[in-house]
Amino acid sequence: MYAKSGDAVTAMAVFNRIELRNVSSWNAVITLHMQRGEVEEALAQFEEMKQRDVISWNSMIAGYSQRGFDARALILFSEMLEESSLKTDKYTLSSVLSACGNLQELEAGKQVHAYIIRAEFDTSGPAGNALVYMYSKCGGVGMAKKVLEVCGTSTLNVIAFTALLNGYIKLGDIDPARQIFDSLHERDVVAWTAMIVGYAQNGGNNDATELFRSMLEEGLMPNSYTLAAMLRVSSNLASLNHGKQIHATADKLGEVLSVSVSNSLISMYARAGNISCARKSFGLIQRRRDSVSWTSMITGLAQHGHGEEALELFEEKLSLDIKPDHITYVGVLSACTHMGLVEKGRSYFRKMRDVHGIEPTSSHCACMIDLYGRAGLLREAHDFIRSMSIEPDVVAWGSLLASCRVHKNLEVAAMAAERILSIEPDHSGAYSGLANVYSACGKWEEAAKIRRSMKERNVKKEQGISWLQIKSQVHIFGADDALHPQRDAIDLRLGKIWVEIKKMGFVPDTASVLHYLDDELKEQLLKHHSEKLAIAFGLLKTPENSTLTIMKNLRVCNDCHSAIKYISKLAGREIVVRDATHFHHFKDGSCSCRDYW
DNA sequence: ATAGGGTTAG
Repeated sequence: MYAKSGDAVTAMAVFNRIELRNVSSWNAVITLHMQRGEVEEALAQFEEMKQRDVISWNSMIAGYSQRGFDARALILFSEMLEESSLKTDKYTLSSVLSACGNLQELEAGKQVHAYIIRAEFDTSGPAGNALVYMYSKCGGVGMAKKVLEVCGTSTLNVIAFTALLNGYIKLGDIDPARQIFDSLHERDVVAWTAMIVGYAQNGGNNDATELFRSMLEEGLMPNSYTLAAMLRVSSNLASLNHGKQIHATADKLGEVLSVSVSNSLISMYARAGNISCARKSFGLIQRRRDSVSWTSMITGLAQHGHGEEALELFEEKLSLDIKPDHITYVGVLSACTHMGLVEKGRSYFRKMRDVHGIEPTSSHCACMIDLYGRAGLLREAHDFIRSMSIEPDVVAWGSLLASCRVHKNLEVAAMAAERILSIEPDHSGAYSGLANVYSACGKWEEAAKIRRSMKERNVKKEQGISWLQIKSQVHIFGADDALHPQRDAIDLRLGKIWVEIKKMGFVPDTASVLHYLDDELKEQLLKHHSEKLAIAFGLLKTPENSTLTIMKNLRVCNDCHSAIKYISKLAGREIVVRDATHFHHFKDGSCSCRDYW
């Protein structure tokens, strides 16, 4: 009675006073321990029992699987099979199947399936649901559908359907997932959330947002999972407005202090350009911070050029004995890269493996190559890539290629480009990267040749675009965008700015133009880079003194970087530019990256 | 007295 009514303490107290315990009360106690996550205590009771029935075993196996000890669940199951006096039932098998699903053990799952068929178990109900779950989790969506045909959709519950829906999402097949979602009669929060996550992961940001709205309309309460997923959508869009709305919703529902929501808020604010709000969210969870909270904050700070603070935070994390993982180290290494801290970066790279036992991944290696390359140590970068313990990938060679442009090294550049193309023949970055090195070296002919062969092979270059959000409207600009309806006003403003900043000492960096043209034409091209258009437009349309935030898909060029510094001073405005990798905060004539990026 | 789905980081 006490166990059922949730009063675990009283239930245990009573249990301990019983001298002649029967199997049922033992079983109840095992379940109680499992519910409270006390796995070892449950096992101790289980081992102490002299007589164990099927339910005792089932409770242990189910409890293990529920608490994430799936491997232990399977081991216990095999021990159970050795006790010939016992017969497994549908509950045993469904727990075992879900453990197989969680462990992605397709083979073991198939064996259980075979057993179910041989023993002629009823697959309507728990066993059918569990089979669909197992196959969906193991990437066997086809088999899951077959099982579904046999056992019938009417007996399948929302849980199995959600697993199937997720199976499709994992394969990137969003449409069949949506079909399942639409066919569900009773959709609960979990099913809604799964679908929203599916969209958020596959670039369907608008679909996710729409779904979220209909969910609210139907009167369903989002929980911390849903909110975290929606904050991820805000991050994808890098939209502060969108993110603030979700934040407000979370506030209303009393979920802002849930760790997963806070973590998502930290990364959303960082990615949407507001690092101080990110700090606030991090501050609000103080002692409940988990490893992800720290990593999110460290990475956010590194992206915003606050490298020292990022490293201080990392040391604080270590001193609190919170283990860093491979993603934490990506943040740490990139913090070093963007401050040019070569020695520090090198020692952290060593520490990662020697102290924390984390094997370097391609991301870590790319960071190291970047670290050396940007600091002008092309030789070290090259040596590093040759000594890598894993096969260098496109990103690694890309980092090397990028540093060749700064250091005008044609030989290494050609080799790096070749390696990239041997891995990914249509990699546009390899072509443009190499062409850029040729241009930077003044070899216009060669550069043009590469651009031509790019065209012949129909390799599409990624177009640079910049965008900004004003109220709820997103304005997108391409380079030299003649199509914008307010183009004349933008041009006029840009013309004035150009004259003024030149008076202040700005010199257009014609070397940033990688085509063979005379200087005046080059200057025209530079003047109409997408981020400059976006900034001119932003200055026209937003209130004075407000911070202007611009997003860009590629990296900012040297000329724009220099021009924006002057513009921030001229207009007395803080300008934030998020490029492909980082945030630049321009204020009063200087940039937070200290011109190192 | 027994099963079960979905989050967050680069």
